[in-house]
Amino acid sequence: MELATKYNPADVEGKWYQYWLDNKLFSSKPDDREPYTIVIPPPNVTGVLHMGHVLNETIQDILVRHARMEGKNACWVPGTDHASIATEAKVVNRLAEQGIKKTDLTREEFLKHAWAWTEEHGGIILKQLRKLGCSCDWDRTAFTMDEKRSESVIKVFCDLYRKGLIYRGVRMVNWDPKALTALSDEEVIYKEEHTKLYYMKYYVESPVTSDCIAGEGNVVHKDEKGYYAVVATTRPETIMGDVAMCINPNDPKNQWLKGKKVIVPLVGRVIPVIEDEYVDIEFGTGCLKVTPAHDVNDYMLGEKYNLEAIDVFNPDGTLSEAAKLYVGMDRFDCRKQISKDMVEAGLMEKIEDYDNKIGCSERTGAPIEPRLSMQWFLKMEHLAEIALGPVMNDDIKFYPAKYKNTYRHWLENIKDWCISRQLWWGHRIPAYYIGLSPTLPKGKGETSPSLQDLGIPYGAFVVAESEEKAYKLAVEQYPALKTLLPSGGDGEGLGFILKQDEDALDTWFSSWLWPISLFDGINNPGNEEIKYYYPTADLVTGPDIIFFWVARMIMAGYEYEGKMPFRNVYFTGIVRDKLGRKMSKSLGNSPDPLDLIARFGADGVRMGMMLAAPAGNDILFDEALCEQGRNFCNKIWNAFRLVKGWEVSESAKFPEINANAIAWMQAKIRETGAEIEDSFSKYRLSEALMAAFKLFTDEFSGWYLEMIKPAYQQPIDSQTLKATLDIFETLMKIIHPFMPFITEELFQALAEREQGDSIMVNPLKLDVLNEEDTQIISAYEEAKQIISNVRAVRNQKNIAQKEALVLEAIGKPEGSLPLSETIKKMANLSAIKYVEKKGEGSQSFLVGTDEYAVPLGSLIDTDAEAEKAEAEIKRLEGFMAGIQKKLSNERFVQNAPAQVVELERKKLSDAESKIAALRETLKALGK
RNA sequence: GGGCGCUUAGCUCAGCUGGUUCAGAGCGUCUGCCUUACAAGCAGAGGGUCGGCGGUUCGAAUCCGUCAGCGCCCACCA
Repeated sequence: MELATKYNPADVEGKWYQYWLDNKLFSSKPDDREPYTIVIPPPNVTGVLHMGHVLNETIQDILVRHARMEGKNACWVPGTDHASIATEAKVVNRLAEQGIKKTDLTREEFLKHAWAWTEEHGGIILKQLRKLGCSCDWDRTAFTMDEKRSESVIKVFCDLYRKGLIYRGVRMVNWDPKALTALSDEEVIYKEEHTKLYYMKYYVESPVTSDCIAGEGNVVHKDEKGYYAVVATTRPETIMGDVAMCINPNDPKNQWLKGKKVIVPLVGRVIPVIEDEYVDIEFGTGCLKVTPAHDVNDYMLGEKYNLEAIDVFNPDGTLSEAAKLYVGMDRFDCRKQISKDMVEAGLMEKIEDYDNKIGCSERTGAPIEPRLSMQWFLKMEHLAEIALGPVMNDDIKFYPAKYKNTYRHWLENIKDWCISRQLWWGHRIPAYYIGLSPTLPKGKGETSPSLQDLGIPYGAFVVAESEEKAYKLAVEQYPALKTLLPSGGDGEGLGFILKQDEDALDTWFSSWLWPISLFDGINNPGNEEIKYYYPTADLVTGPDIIFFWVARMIMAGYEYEGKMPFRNVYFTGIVRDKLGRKMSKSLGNSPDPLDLIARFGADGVRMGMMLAAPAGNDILFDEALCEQGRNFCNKIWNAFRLVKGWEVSESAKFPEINANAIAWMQAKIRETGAEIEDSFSKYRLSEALMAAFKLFTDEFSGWYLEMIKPAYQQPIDSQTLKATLDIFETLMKIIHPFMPFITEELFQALAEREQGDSIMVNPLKLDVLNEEDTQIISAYEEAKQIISNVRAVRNQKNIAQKEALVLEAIGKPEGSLPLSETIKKMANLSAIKYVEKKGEGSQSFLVGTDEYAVPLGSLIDTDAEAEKAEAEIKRLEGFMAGIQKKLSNERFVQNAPAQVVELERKKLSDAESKIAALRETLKALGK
């Protein structure tokens, strides 16, 4: 059958992926082999594949396939993340399109919609991963909100609560007014913005005597309406929440304000001036307005000085009733309005431009509102402590290691983790509040007892894995509740009710268990799978989630398994376009991975991505790299066409050229194989790929195949063919982790295979490079240089390849040139002559210190040759002078290692002999 | 404001503990080839005083200091 001159990935990829699936080649079960485990960083369940995934998943697949080729029991567990805030936002948006408001729905109704959405869009991304060739064990596909994972989350929550690590309380949290939920500190990103700094007048209500303004350094403001202080703020809309003004007691400018009371502009409230060294004397006027409900620092001041917190905002960021003014207006509209009103009322001293950093929600982008609210927190001190050591002492290795610093800094300054979210899509917090049932039987008296009567504090709750357990626990904890039980009743007709907390848990509270929960290690501790697959081998993820995810998995790993969750963490860079811009929808600079796969093939795209991806650096992605990947596929394909097209002849001789070439190629494979292994061990995958690429393109296609290629339409001997097929197969195995499809295709085509056989289950075993190999390789390096030089002469002189030339080996014993037959074939030489002196009209070149020449007859340009030789002599003389200077330096000879000095001496003598040869050449040229 | 990292060929990057695998690779560029596997190819060539300055050393792309430019992370300055 004629094979097309171009490789067509579309014919191949779907076929082999299905074959792998049909034969369960990705599936893993615990056995005697060494395990190699990767858990996928679960993409958002409703997400679609983007270039960041392509990078990340390609790396993981390369690692997994590489481990499989080493004969390990490779297991790559796929799954998706429920991504509570992102998914809920999407569902809310979709409902809005249908004219449905979330607030009109019950929790159950909303969740029905959310699950419908999840089922509709969920798993699309996993299907797309198959197009990339990802060798995940799909039977293990998990979801952070499936049954097992949910059970694990709840169990861990209860456990941490019992350990006293989870608590509930009113704290200042990062509030997302768009998503209407609290966020953790990590979910806030700060953005540079040009804003204004408003200088507002706070008139002094207390009498101002000449005594108090007399002090030196006082900066006093006064206008027709009286004395006033100036407060600079970026947020005038919060003045309705002002409860104090604060100055630094050491600020000479504001000494006169000590002990005074001032009037909040527009609002008219009289507030005290308090003193605290927290205030920066240099900033603004040194007067700070204190709004404990709307600023973290003000909150701290409020606590310290026992100030009231007036919350002037509704959860959605509009002004609340408590503000009294501008009620219902959006906070940013209010800012504009209030600024205008103050200017008109003469209460604004001035407005300046100001560059500020605004905290925004990572998910919705909405500016964060610091807000006091009741939330659940996880104490981090203990967890941080157990997670720091293993990374710092390299039990868990980070690639690149620079992230160790980042990691340490975070853990050493860790704050408690706000784990509750005011969302419905997620794991509902298993806390149950105790209330009284409306059907409560009457107590002893006329009226029903209240909780307080029973000695149960308002808001009392229990934390338990299920409602049933919660009921039992409630009775245990508050025996008074027993009196509410009908006599003899066991759980029936209970006189009190439990109401589950409305909040859901932060998504990361489930993700942090991922490496454990995937093997059911929380619910079923010590089971066979967790014992076999845990700790996992490598984690591949972006540095942007080092705190969100990586650090917390390490915490959970040690807390619940007593062991690291993974041995190595490979941090990828960010995929950017070739101009270095982040890929984004709005810029439209992000190619669709599936489109790229259609155009270049999955193998081509994988190679393109990996060529651009040195570890730890950002990836400047360029489609041209995928072209290079596609071209490499063609190269492999055509090499295969050549080999496959040969007629084999049993009677043909096994030429010595071929025997040598085979030995060399095998040595070269061992050499490169070792390099590739070394690169893998350092996670330098782009270097490993490059080495494999060069091995195939340059050494195998460019040199080896050309050496053993029979003359046109001549058959090949069976020994050479067999060796070549073996070599080809080995090369396919080396390349397979990077380019799984074409390598499987050709592995199958190179020989008859049994049904179910695959390159994946034929591990690659290479011998160690030995002394003999090294010698063969260097002999070939020299031969290649001679050949290249002859080719260069052809190029310069425009001599066709077909025209055979003669090579003169100058000053060498007869027949001493190794690989002479190979050289003759590759350089198209009719003969190699061993001569004392190079012939007239021969153009010479040097390989090492050996001189060779090619007779050119009339084609030789003696002047040009002489000029070249003279220039080279000059260069060498300069070179020698440098070395001689070095060698005449006593301190060098004394201090430098003998080896180095010896090397310099050799350089010198080599240069000398080269010069001698060149002078011979000049003489021969008659110069 | 604190911390970390980067600067080597036109582009993207390797160069580990200072000395022949020290100035490299791929791509791009240039020249010549439709050579009987592959023009998505083959053969060959050119291209960098290793960001600037100073120091340590017999010797520095490599170690130290400093300046400049770029990037990232963290931080409550309203």
